Amino acid sequence: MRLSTKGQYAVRAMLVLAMREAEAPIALRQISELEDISAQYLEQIFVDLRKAKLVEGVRGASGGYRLARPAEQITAGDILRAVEGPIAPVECVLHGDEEACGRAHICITRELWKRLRDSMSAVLDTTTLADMAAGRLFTGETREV
Amino acid sequence: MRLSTKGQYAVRAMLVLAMREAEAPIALRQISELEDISAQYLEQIFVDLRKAKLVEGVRGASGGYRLARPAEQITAGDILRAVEGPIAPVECVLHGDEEACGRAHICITRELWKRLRDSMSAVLDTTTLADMAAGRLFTGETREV
DNA sequence: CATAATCCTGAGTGATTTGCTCAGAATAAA
DNA sequence: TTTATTCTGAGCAAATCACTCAGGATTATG
Repeated sequence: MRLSTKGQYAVRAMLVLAMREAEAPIALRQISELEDISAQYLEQIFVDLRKAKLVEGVRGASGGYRLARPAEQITAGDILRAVEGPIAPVECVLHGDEEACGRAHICITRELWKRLRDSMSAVLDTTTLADMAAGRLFTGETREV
Repeated sequence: MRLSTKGQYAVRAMLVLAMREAEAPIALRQISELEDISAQYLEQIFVDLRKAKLVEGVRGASGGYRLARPAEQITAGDILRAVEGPIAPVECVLHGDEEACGRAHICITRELWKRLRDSMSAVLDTTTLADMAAGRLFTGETREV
């Protein structure tokens, strides 16, 4: 029931971008040094982030990455889904309400996993990069849904 | 961010015991057939459940397993912790409030993981086997804390 | 224009975890 | 005494994780 390092790194990297928003793009190398994460591993992570349209890459010398939209509009859930896939504790509660389990009609536990999934989403989808950058998590005033 | 099959199987197996509580012990073989889970794998899982004092084994012919305490007093969290270890999305929020991360004092994301952990625990620790067996998850009347 | 700094792409790899199986001893009811 | 069960410990193939390696594409800067 652990998040991979990929997911953790992704959030930390995005936070670096969020804290320097609106300035020039930040090179991956800088993020790597600031957060002490392998640059080559970070590159892989940014592939996913870019595909999910959460960041934009700027090529060439003095290029780098910047957020594709304001930090207020990017949640932890967006980031984790981009690099780790759907947020679901078990496969059978992956898609909206449909599943491929076979025993779903008799499966009592499925309701538990749905609840778990929903409570996880509730936290991740209401916490934005802006919330984190502003230290708003410590006071409890995160965005409402 | 997925639960292992071990965790899922454990909850399902415990639910079988919960639904037949107070009768004779149930053989692992029966659980295996009812839930379509490999008997040998189940044996491994019951090692953990027994160590955590959630079930009692009764040896010999016509032996089996039974819950070590009433189904009202066993939560999904108890079961998952028994077979999967602590419920924590990342290592750095494992122990009560102490950690071994090094960068914890400067780590903004840690607060997010704490929130995530707490929301997961909130669901898992308030859902008992009795709740599930009674279908109480569908109506919303689970145990309060 | 040349060069250097960056993003971008795709493949490869050792270690760990997962999801089991296999073999057999210990115990107790029938 | 036989048979049904729990219990114990080892082993193993496949998948996943957490990276590394090698090199091409693009563009600012000197």
